[in-house]
Amino acid sequence: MSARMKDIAQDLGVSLMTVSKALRSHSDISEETRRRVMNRARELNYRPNWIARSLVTRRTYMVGLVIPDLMHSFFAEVAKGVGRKFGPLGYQIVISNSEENAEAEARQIEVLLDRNVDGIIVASAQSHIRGELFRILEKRETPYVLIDRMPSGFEGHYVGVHDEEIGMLATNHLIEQGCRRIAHLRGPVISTGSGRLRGYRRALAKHKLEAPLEYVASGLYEDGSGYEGMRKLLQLRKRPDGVFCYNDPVGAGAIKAILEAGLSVPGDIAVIGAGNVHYSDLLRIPLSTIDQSSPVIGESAAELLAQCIEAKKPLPPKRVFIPARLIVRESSRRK
Amino acid sequence: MSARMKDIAQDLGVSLMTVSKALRSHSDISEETRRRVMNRARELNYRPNWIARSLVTRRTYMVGLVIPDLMHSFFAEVAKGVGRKFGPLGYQIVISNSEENAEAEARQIEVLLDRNVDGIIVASAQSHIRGELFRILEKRETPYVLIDRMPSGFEGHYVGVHDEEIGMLATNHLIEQGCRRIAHLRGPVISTGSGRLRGYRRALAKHKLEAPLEYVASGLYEDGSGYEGMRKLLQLRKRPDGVFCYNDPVGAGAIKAILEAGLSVPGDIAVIGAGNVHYSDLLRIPLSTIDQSSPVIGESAAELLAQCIEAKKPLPPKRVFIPARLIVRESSRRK
DNA sequence: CACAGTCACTATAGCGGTAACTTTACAAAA
DNA sequence: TTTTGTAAAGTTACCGCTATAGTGACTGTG
Repeated sequence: MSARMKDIAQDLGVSLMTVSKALRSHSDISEETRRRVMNRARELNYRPNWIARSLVTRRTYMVGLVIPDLMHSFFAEVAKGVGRKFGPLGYQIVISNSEENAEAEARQIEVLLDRNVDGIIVASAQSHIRGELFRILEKRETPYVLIDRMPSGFEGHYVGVHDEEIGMLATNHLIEQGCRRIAHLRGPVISTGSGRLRGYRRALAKHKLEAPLEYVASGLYEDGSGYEGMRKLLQLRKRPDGVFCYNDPVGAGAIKAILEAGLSVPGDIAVIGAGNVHYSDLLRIPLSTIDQSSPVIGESAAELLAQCIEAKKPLPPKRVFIPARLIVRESSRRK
Repeated sequence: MSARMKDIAQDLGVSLMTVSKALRSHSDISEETRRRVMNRARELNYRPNWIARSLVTRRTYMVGLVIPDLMHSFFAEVAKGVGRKFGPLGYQIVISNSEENAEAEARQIEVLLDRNVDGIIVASAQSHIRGELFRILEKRETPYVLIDRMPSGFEGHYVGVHDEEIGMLATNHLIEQGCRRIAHLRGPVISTGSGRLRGYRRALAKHKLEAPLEYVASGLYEDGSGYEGMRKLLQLRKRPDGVFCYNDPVGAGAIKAILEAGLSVPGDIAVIGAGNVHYSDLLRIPLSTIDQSSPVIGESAAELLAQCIEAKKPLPPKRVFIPARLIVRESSRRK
C-alpha cells in the first residue's frame, strides 16, 4: 500500500500529529519541520487517505446530483455547470439518473444521504412535497437545492426559471406571429409542466383566445412522445396552427410528425419549444425556443449549495430565478 | 447524529461485534439475536456508516467515469449504460468531464484514484500511453477499462468499436451511393480519429478512388467545428460529392454548412456521420450514420470492470469489440 | 526568582466499523 | 470422566486520520 502519515513520522523521528499538522499547514509547526515533512511526503508520494479523514471530519467533499435524464441535453448542460463550479472547490460529483421516476429518485437520494455526501442538487420528479422523501431530507441535516422543478408546497432552496414566464413568452410569440389556434404539448404533471401550461393559458386569456380542451395533449418529455402527441393533434377536426411544446425534444418530435403529415412548418403550423437544447438549430426546421441558461442554472445551484455546506447550519431559503429568453428560429417565424 | 451499531448493542445488551455480524447475516449468530438486532436497527433507523466500513474493507463501492464531454449524447448514453449496470450492484458513479483535454483527464483520474474508487472507466483523450498517466494507473492497483478510444500502445482492458470498420463501412456506403469525390472531416488525433481515417483510406483504395490531401479536414469533434470544416471543403475547386464525418455532431454541422451554401443534401453532397446520436433523425436532413451501440458499450465496460473489481487481482487484458452497423437515412440516400 | 505566556511538538482518545482471535456453554464422542 | 467439537457470543487490535489536551523548554515581566 501507499505511504501513510505514520511512515513519514517514523522516517523523520517526529510524532504522527506533527506530520498531520504540518501537512495541513497548521500554525504551530515550525517552518523548518513543515518543510521536512512536505519533502518527505513528496518523496514517498504520500496521498492523504480521505476516507480516514472523512471519518473524523464528517466531510466527504462529494455532492450528489440527481437528474431525470442525462440524455436530455438540458440536464447534461446543468451537470456540466455544476461540475465546473464544484470541481475547483475540490468536490466530486456523484450523478444519479432517476429516469423521471419519483420513487427511484427518492431511493437514489437516500443512497446519496447514506453515502454522506455533503449536499445534494435535485431536478425532482416529485410533484409535491408530501411523501417520505422530503421528510427524510429534512430529518438529515444534509443541505440540498432543487433545480428546474419546484414541487408544490416546496419552501427550500431553489434555482430555476419561472415556468409560467416560459409558457407566456412562448405562447405570446406564437400569437404575435399570427397563430390563432394554439395547442400545447404539455409535459409531465410536475411543476414545470403545470407552470408552462398555466403560462400558456394566461397568454391565451390575455389575448381573448380560446383553446378547446383537446388542444392540450400530455406529451411527456421526450421526442418520441412529442411525435405521438402531435400526431393526435393532427387528427383533430380543427387543426391547430401553432404549438407550444413542453421542451425542445418534444418540439423536435412534433416537427417530425407535422412534416410527415405533409404539412409545413411554420407555414401550416408554427412550433416553439423550451430549453434551447444545443442542437435545436440543427434540426430539420431550426426550432424556436425559450432559453433557460441551463449552464447558469447548474452553476448557480452549485454556488448556493456550496454556501449552504460552508455555513454548516440551515440557511434561510433562497430562490434564484434565471430570466427566460425568447429565441426565434425558423420553426415559428411567419413574418 | 444517527444511530450507530454501538447504540443497538447497548440497547440489546450484546456486544458490538454481535451486532456487526448480525447485520451482515454472518453465520455465527443465532436466528433469534439476528432478528432482535435487525428489529432494533429498523426502529432506530440505523444506517451503516460506509465511510467507516470503507476504511477497513478498502472498498468504496464507487467507480469513476471519465469522459470528454457529457454534452455529447454519445457519452451521455454510455454514462447511462454504465449507471444501469452498476446501480443495482450498489455502486455509485462519479463522473468527470475532461473537456477533451489530456492533462485535465490525467488530473481527474488522479483525483479519482485518491478518492479510492474501486475502478475507473475512461474514454481517454490521450493519444498514446507514454506519459505519466498510464504509469500512475499501473502503479496503483485500481482496475480500469478504456472505452471508445484506444491510445496507441495500450494493452489493457478495452470496450469499443473497431474504428477502421466504421471508416470503411461509411466510406463504402458513400461509394455505393455513387459518390466519387469523397472527403473526410476527421476527428482529433487520437485512436478514433486515426482509425476512422484509416478505414476511409482503405475503402477508397479498395475501389481505386483517390482523394486529394485537402479532402481530409481536421474537423475536431463537435458541430461548430464540423460547420467550419465543411465551409472550407466547399471552397475547394473540385468540390467533394460525399463527406464522411468523424461523428454525428460534426455531420450535423457539415449539413448546416452545405445547405447554407445553397447546395442540396444528398443530391449535391451526400453526408454520413458516426455514433447514431439519438437526435440524428430529427436533423434538418436525417443523418445517415454508423451505429456504435453506445449503451451497450457502457454496459459492457461496466460489466468488465465489475469483474476486475471482484477478482481483486489483475485479469488478463480483455477486449470487447462491439459490431458497427450502417444506418442509412436521408442524408446519403441517392438511389 | 516565581509566574505566566508562547512556541513547537507529543500523547491519547476517538471516528464507526471489521477481521481475527478468544471465550463460554453445552453436547457428543472417546 | 476427560476430550473434543461446535454454536454463539465476546475481546482486542486495528484502518488512517484529526481534535483536544497536554508537555517541556524558553522568554519576558514585575
